[in-house]
Amino acid sequence: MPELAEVDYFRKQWNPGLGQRIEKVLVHPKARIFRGIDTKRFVRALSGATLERSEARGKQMLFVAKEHGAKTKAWLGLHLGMTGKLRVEPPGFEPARHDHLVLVQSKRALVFDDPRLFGRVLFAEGATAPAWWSKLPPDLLSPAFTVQALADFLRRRARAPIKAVLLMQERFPGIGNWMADEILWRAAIHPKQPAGSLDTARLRVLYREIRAVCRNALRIIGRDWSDPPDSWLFNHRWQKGGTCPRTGAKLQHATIGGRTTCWSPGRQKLK
DNA sequence: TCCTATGTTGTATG
DNA sequence: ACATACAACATAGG
Repeated sequence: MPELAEVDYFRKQWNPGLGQRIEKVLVHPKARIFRGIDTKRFVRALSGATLERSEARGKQMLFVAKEHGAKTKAWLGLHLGMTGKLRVEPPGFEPARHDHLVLVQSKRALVFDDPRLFGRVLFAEGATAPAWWSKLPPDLLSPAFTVQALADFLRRRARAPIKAVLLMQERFPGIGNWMADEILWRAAIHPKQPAGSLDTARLRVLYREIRAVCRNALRIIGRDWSDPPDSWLFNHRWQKGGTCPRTGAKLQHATIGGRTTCWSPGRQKLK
């Protein structure tokens, strides 16, 4: 499910637990989401700590916890993969099969569930944020993401289809399959268009639409999981016989960059 | 039974 | 070393 805006929506689901102590940590220690981390140490570090704050960057989330009087903090990174979710349950809650991580507090339980297990937990202890957090690429809505940065990246990926390039998190953190299609549809660029073949004018349009889709998705989906309006491709792309909300043409589908891709044939042409 | 799924990563190839 | 393509991961639902 989760791309930029959905991730921020799920992050906020744990807001009621901020400023509150973690009494107990329940894990399915062998679940794939814990690959590469020491779950015993992880549980020990978070137990008794107070959840201070959270942030989202692209598809990655950070939760910071600190034990009263301690010098170091516990840094909890969460990635939702394809099917991860964050939710809140009552404190006596019994984890079910897919509830792999539960932070139990006195008044609620914060639950991370992920049936397909493509998600991931990251963890570190220390006084400052770990590299896996501080080295993340700049947010697409920040001043550090410039037309020049976009142009440079596309030039290095010149022969790859633009759809595949937009999915690369090292430059487009938070963009996923539906956002990439939405951006290219708005920018009137064919998803198979080689990334290095866009002229300056089309590059500027692409830049503008990347930012617009991020901003609008956060405003609509990120705020309260509202449905985007029917003027977006979003509400048509998965429908059988779906049509373009701008041209009325039947939408086309193909696998591009390894992912199911949807576009409006009259509007998005190879050039 | 077979196909699909809003994601990443390891590996092979050029 | 870098760019590109694709199978693999695990589960549920149509």
